[in-house]
Amino acid sequence: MTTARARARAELTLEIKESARRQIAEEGASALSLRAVARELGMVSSALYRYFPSRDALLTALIVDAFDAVGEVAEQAERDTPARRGFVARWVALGSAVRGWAVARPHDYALIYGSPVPGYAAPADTVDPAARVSLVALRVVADGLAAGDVDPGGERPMPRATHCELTRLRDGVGLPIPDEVLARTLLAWSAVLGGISYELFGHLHEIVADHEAYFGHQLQRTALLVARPTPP
Amino acid sequence: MTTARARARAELTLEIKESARRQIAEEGASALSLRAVARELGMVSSALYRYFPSRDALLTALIVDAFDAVGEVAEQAERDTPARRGFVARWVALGSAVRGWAVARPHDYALIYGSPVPGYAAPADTVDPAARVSLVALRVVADGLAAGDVDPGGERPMPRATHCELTRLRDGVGLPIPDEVLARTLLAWSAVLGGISYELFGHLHEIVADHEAYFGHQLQRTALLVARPTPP
DNA sequence: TGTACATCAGTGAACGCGCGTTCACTGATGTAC
DNA sequence: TGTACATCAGTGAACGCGCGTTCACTGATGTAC
Repeated sequence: MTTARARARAELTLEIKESARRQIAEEGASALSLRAVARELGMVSSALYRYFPSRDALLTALIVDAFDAVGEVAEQAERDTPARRGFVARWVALGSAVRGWAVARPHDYALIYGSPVPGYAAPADTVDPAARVSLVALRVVADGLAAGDVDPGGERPMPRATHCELTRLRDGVGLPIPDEVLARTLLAWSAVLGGISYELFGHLHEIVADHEAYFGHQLQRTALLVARPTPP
Repeated sequence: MTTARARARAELTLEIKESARRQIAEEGASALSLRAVARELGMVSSALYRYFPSRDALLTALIVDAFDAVGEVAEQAERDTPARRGFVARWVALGSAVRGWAVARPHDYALIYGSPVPGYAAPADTVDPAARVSLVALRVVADGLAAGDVDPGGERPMPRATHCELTRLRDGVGLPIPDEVLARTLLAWSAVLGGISYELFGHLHEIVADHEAYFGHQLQRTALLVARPTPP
């Protein structure tokens, strides 16, 4: 029931986004130019307005795609490493998968985890796709808790405000993860993304050469931040 | 011995950088425009070339200034919280100081810790100022080790490449911090900066409202990652 | 199956804008004797 | 202290460039009868 016209439209929409991604990879998000995209596709710049109503709309589409792509990668890792493999293995699989994606598409990573594109305000459509990847992390922890792989203890005093926010988060995602574990998980996940950003944005340039080995080692440590301590 | 001309030059150089910083704060680093700076100062755009040979040179100056500013803030915190206050207090003071600076000057933070400015390659002049703040963190840890506040143990197997890199780092900074502690320190510091980036770049937008409380709590946790465990 | 009409993709010119950088110049500030 | 010259800050015009977006248009593709 899809007409030739509809198929052509879908295809060209993809090509436009691909070209835009290529451009972002070369010059950065703020340099994304509709005219350059049109040029690459051999069209006239005004033709793009049949596909995206503005430059910002195209940027939003790219951001949503990037969030979806990393979310997909994370969910794939979750499926490929089932709960019986244990919490640490799953967390490491998740972190490696996300880093793998980020290293393969650094500009998509920068688009969603780098500094915000100036003059661009992310619309509400980006919220749900943005949450996918963190949801996977939380599910992995919840499974680990259920299996007894995750350390539920070590409770520390916590500001009331933080406690309220964690409660809201827990209710929002519907996973029974206590404050203490939630806080440790968020810290560990910040360290994972912080490590990826550090690598991709060049801050480890002078220190680390074998990023894969370094990240793998540190990722293990983040897992142990959350996991139940193993008896020596 | 400074002539009126030299004083005027120094002053205008500062004004140019200030105006540029203001502009970056409004539109982002990639939108920094010499013409707009000149306009704000009531000069003709070509006049700026008496002060900076190119747009990139101005950007480099801003980056060096930002690194120096955060380095200064970190060193101030180090001085204000002497070693006798203990490792955890010093680490927390350092982290809070850096976050305080970042929150006060988010665009300077983004300039140095955000995604790189497209088309701009940081010259070698930025390397030394960039290292200042991490050096403070390492000194605080080294002092903590000497005082017995820092946990030297818990050694974990580590890739050979990572071991070599840590050795090089240790020799470079000249502080006797063993591999295990160095790795924990870098992880903790990644988490600190990751947390700041998370906050400033809007990824905690939907979750955390009281950033100060949340960050403070998590900062404490990063300190304990490095510190010697206290007997319960 | 064929025709009349509606839909839509893509064109090309134009609008008004801003950018970094160069260059020959004027006139003020500094320096050496 | 005064003069001649060198240095340097700032001017204004120009170069060549790219940008997002609008608009009236042509001609192909789809749809309803």
